[in-house]
Amino acid sequence: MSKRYLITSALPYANGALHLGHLAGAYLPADIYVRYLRLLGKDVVWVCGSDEHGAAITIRAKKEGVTPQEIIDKYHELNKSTFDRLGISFDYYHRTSALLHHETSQEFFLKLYHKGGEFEEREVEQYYDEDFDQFLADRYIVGTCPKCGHEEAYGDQCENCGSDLSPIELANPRSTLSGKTPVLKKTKHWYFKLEKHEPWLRKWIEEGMLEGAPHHDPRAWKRHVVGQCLSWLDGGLQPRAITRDLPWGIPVPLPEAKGKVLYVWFDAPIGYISSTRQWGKEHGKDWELYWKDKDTTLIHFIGKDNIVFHCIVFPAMLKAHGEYNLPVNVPANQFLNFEGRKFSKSRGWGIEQHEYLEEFRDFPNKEDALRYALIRNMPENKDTDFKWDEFIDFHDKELADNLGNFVNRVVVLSNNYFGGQAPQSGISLKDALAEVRALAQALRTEIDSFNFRQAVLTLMEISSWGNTYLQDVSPWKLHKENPDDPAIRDCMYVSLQIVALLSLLCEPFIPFTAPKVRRLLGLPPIERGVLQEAFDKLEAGEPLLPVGHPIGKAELLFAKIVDRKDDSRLQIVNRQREKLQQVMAAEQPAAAAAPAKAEIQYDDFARLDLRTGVIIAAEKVPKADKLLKLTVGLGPEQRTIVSGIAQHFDPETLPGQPVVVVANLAPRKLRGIESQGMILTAENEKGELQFVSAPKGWGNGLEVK
RNA sequence: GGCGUGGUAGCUCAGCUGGUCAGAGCGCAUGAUUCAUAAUCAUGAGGUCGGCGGUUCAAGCCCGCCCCACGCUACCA
Repeated sequence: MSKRYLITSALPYANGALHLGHLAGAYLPADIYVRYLRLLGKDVVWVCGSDEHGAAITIRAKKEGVTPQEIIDKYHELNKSTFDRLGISFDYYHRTSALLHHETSQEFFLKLYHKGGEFEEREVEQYYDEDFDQFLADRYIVGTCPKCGHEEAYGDQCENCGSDLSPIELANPRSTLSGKTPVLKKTKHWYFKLEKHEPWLRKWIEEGMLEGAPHHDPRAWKRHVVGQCLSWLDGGLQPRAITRDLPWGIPVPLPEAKGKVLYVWFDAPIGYISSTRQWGKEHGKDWELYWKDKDTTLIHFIGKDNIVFHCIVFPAMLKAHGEYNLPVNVPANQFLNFEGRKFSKSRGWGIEQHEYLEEFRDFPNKEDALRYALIRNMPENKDTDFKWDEFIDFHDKELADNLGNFVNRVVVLSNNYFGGQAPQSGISLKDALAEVRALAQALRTEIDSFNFRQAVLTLMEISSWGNTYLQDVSPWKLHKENPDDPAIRDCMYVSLQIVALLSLLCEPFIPFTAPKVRRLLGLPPIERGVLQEAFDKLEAGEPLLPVGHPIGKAELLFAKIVDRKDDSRLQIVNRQREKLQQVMAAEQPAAAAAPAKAEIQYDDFARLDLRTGVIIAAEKVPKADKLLKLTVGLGPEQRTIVSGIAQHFDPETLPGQPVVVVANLAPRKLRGIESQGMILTAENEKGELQFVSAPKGWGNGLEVK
């Protein structure tokens, strides 16, 4: 058993709010795990924080006419307080703009730099803005995409066609700072030689071996995590740039690196370290024990988009540094979808965490209702779907009908029969609670192996066991026969023990409800280590709630959503469903006016030679999913045109299809076939294509103007 | 096309290194019950474990091929 634990959750990027998928992916599971460890009295620290560097933040600031600092302050505060309100119980929520983080990152960089062999320097040509006197990050350059002609393509990527670009490829490059044409200048950057770490990384991930000794059980890692890592390793690792020419970020601590900062991906994971340092500073603890001591277990909670980073890149950095522990597990979750689609802020699909809290402000137990629904559907091994229907079912049928109702029955019966005291009983708890103990034990194992969905079901099994038990004994029947029947006292005594156990076991999952159950039972608030004590008592056959212990008055834990006497809660949920209806309704009229391209002159248009044509033959291009090789008749002439429409049309149906062709487009080879033109199509909002053409039989090779 | 992960009862999903692994929850049907939030409990309904081959005494679980979904990636002149 490990002496102490260090848990991390992915640092949220401080330029936006987080939605329910984020919560279910990296924060809620970690919260369950950490709360559970605390209940067991383990020495555990859970760190997180805002990731506040990177070009995206400066660009956003520029667009909104504010400083980057204002952006990160806004979202740091928003995310931090939202987490807090949802009961996400970080030990420390730091931020990477903090001085301590800058120092930590620079120290880390220098350690690798002075060690030698980890970095390489490369001279590259990069665009430079002479007005602003600085090199331009890829994102600071826009220009015409060489692939699709989109005029607002970024230096690293064209958002129109999705191509990955290098700034050098752009036609008409412009600086987003000055708007002027940048000049190419030489600049130097440092690269982390990731590839040299490949051999040990493979052994570490595949076999769990590190430096010849067992480090972790590779079978305990999720399959998709190992799979993706090995896939990456098979693809061969490349050196990764770790510096940028940017004014926003952590300065590279070398005299020759003026104006350069650490690339955000390098400094962000070090944020875990600096967050721990800051925590140690404020709590008088030695942070290094948590990162460097062999008896510390390090676990990263992340979403699947971060797998490679946390399983390959960051471990390589830590190993290169030499003093740090490597993660024992990286239980990455897959993605949560929302009512059948991906979360999409721009399309209004989904709900953000702070929005939920706002919309559900009048919903009792809103935090636990949400947490429970997310846990039950947590994307542990594959993408899952959040649905309001299920939200209602989980809440009403499991939290209210099963758990809440059981607690209520026990409290009410205790009050009715014994005046609100735990009754006298000589029953052997060891025997009576044998099955409950086994379930509790199973729950432990499930949390230990990061199976939170199963764990919460096991929790429900315990209260379900209690319901069945009550039904079997039926103390209300016995009471009619003989109110002094000792079986009644035994039954209620045992039931009270189960509720007491539930008050602890449920805390990691529904921490807002647990204290209420404690109060109902007249038990003290939950403290670190109480679950371990409870387990010990159970093993010894001792009560968690002794004879004569005063019980509080009954109170409902969960007010059902579907309730014939009060539909206020249902209305709150229904408003969310209506919102989705509206979003879908708004999509129908395809309203979106085409995003206007820049104005052109008639001459620009006249340079196009557009012709009518007809498809004579069509076949799939081998080894390409999207490409069709078309033979198109343009009057007397025949052309070969390769077009990316294979996913929209069956080649067999195409011969005879009239089309319009850009006839004077420069030829280009695609998958080894020369394409001599381009077919025009129109795409609707669903992404479906239709050909643009004159009516069938109108004629081929005719000019279109 | 390459790589990764999935394809198990109407729905949502568990099934670890092959032999009580054919399961859970919801839904459905019938019955019991009233302490409780129209809650609870019992019983049942038979899914060829994506398809086809193969290895094995024995295969959802191993191998090969194929189909489908999702993700990453290449190709949408």
